[in-house]
Amino acid sequence: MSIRKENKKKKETAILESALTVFAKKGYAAAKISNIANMAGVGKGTIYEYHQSKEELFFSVFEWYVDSMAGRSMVEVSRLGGDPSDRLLAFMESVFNSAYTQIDSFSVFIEFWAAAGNPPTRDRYRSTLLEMYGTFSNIIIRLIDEGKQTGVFRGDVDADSVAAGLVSAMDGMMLHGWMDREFDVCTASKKFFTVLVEGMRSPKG
Amino acid sequence: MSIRKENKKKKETAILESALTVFAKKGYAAAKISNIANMAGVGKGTIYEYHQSKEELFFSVFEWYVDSMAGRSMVEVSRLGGDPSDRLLAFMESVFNSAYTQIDSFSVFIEFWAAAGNPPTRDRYRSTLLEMYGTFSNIIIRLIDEGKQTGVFRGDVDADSVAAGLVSAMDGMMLHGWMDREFDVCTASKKFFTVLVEGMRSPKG
DNA sequence: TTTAAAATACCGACCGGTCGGTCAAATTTA
DNA sequence: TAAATTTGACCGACCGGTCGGTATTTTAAA
Repeated sequence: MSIRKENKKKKETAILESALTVFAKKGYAAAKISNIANMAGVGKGTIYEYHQSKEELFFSVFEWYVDSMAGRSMVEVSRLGGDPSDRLLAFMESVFNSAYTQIDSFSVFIEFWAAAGNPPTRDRYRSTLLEMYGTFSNIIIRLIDEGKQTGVFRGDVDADSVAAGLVSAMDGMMLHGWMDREFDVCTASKKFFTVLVEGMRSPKG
Repeated sequence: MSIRKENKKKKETAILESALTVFAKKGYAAAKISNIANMAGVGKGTIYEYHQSKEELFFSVFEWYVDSMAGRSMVEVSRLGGDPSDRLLAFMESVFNSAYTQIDSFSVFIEFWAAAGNPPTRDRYRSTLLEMYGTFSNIIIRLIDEGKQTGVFRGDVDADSVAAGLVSAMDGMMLHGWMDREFDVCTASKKFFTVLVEGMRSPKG
């Protein structure tokens, strides 16, 4: 690879990393392009060689952040064993912990939600988020269905609702953990998820 | 009451209502004071007779919004009957539905979360939110403890964790319902909460 | 009761700081 | 040297907040 291409890659990454940090620390509105450029060690104009606008930069940062998070946890999940209830719990725990390692950057999620509410960016942001939730939801639904077939879970459990609830609960727990660093949200969420899984279990077992 | 005082009260309310609408629709940053003033039918300067700054206005709006919501659901809860598991479910449902009637304004919550992440407003906003969550959490904890004493719930249930999870799940479900209006989040959350309560129930019952 | 003065409430044109985005010049690479 | 890349000074749209002036109500005086 040419020196040029290599430098571009490095700068690309440096910009995304700095942007993530600054957006997370200051919030979208208060994050200045010049801050990001300084932290990345490039000139302000260079940012615009890589990203059309502040808006686009933020969107790219979010995708990059989510991908890196998802990538990490998906790898772990593929090695899970045990019955569906164990796998479901392990999956939840894995995703949660993976997300929690980056809790300092969680506020970009919040900013992204906010952007999903405001006219100019709404549709695009919303569909990105819904797609993301859908991915997680589907994994959970598959596990629950499997559990129902195996007889581990009751047949009257509504997989869709429980999956939606679990994904939502993850969001909420992350939010709480982010707001209150004293609170041991990893332990709490594990216990919470355990109780929930217990609630789906067949009585006969 | 004098004419002046009456007018002030009316304007006060008009400003809060308009501000809630505009903040919810456009988001904090894009909401212009002039928009709010126009919608409220007052001059821009008048806003500053009632609120120190845009920031203060937003904070007041949030408190006002939460109070009206809490007031509504708390009243209903006091009339609940049945065993603790029924009451817990009814409480969750009541709070959720009460919040859901104002789903269009939910984005002010998101903006508030965002503000709880950014330096200038962080501490104040965070403690307001934690206080709010504490209130709900305590009600849930009390119900669970009661259930444990009555024997309806298992003794090994960690009330704190479950309460935190329930409050978080409510946030998350609201968020999902807000993002995806197609999704029947009220039904889903009811089912989800039911499964969770099932998971706490004593097996002997 | 009438009138005048004081107090209060309201208004919106205007100001000044901010920051996303541009572009001509400088620098680096080939 | 030419092409590609980087840079940061500069521009100007934007908007929160101010303030001098007006309107309205209340109070006091006559």
